Amino acid sequence: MPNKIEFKDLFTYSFSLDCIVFGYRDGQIQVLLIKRAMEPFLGEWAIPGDLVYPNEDLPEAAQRILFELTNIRGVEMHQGSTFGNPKRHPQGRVITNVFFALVRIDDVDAEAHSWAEELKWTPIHEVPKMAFDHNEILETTYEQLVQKLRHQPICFDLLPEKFTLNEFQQLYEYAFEKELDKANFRKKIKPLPIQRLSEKQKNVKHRPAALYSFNQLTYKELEKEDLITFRM
Amino acid sequence: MPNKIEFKDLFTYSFSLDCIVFGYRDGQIQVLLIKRAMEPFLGEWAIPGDLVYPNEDLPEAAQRILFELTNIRGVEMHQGSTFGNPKRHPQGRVITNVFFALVRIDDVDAEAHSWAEELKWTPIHEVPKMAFDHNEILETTYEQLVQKLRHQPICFDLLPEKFTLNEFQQLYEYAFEKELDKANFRKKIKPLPIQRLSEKQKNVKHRPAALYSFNQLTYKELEKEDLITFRM
DNA sequence: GCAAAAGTGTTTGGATTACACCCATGC
DNA sequence: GCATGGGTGTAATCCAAACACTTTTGC
Repeated sequence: MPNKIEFKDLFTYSFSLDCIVFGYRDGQIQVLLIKRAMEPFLGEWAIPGDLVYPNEDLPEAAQRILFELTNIRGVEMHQGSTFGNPKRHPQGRVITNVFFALVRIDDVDAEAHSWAEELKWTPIHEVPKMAFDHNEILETTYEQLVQKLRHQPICFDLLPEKFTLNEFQQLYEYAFEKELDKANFRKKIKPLPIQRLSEKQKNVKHRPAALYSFNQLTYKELEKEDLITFRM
Repeated sequence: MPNKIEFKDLFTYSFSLDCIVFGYRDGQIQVLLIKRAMEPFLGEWAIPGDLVYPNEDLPEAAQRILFELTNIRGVEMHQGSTFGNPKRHPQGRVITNVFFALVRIDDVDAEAHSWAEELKWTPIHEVPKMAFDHNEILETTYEQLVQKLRHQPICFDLLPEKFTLNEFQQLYEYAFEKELDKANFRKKIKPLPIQRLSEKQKNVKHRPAALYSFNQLTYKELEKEDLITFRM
């Protein structure tokens, strides 16, 4: 590579964020995709993403972009990897950084806005061929999510506010692709601040399970004092 | 933020990589810094880094940049976080991505090249005020390094080829800021593929310790078969 | 009563901890 | 011999896996 490239000629790149939203429904981890109403890759499925504005920092740009395309706002976003293959975007040098969020699918009202023509939740193992290098990006990020689930109890962002211990266990079984023993699972999660509610499951044709909820505040405090070393 | 920004006007950014090299010497984790012989921040200490060329992918740019500035080549680099505060670079919008490496300080011959006027290894806890947002960048990346040490046996990239079990233990004690029991530490590392050599420590005024080396190949195979669940 | 899933207790073996003790070398 | 770390063994404890068993509901 030549030394001849002038400093100013290196200011010809663009930078985008791809916002991957993970949810959990029907026993599967799902991801929110948009159908592009814009060239390039018009009509194809893609991860919601867009260019960062000149005076935006990355976390705020992630919030804006996600909101503009999907109407989702105010969810915590985690930074993921950065992808910069020079051929990844047909219209120029666009480097992209992933931000991903975990949401309760039933609690967010996702709607296609801006140049997103359509939205759909897709099980992570049934994702179609997507625009750009979005399949690779999603794969890498899903692996990061699974690793994060192993060490931080962020699974509660995916579960409904009130959940049964079985739903909880099934989420882990799905993410780690491994069956777990019911009794042992319950012993393992003992240190987590989840509270049993008086409410019970309804409309099931067997003994209804107790509902539980997660106490985020208590968790943050226990975490501060290093009382939790959670590992699934 | 207005919708008026034209697509082409968003191609005015630049993109750099910062290459953080960690080493281990004198019982401390150290980091390689350069003194800048170039504006901005002329004469100040910084993490080695530079702009990515138009048709370079990120991993190859990381190798080039590290080599150009420090003469270090061919070391494995791990991707870190991306920093994009719009005010982080005084000369324009430069977004930067970290790549970090773990090396054996005594095995690499680091030399200041290009616009690096001087190099120095600095203990991670004695890093001076640096150019740009490099202090923040380093801090974030060091935390990532420590996390990685906890789950992957990459500590062997830091240790000399032949090491004593005590050196090994001290590296962990330093990284996790926690004293460990000698006997228990040795039981814990049993599953790792390290081999005792016939050679012994020299020039010590006590009983010389046996030297060990790490077998990377065996490790990769054990890892493939999921036989290692290493956690310090 | 039966099916189906909720929910709990027990046993066992392996890991983790704390701690004590012996060993090899230089001086 | 003694100071200095190297190196190992043991008992108590905790934890995880495997598995069996009881409970509660709908039908």
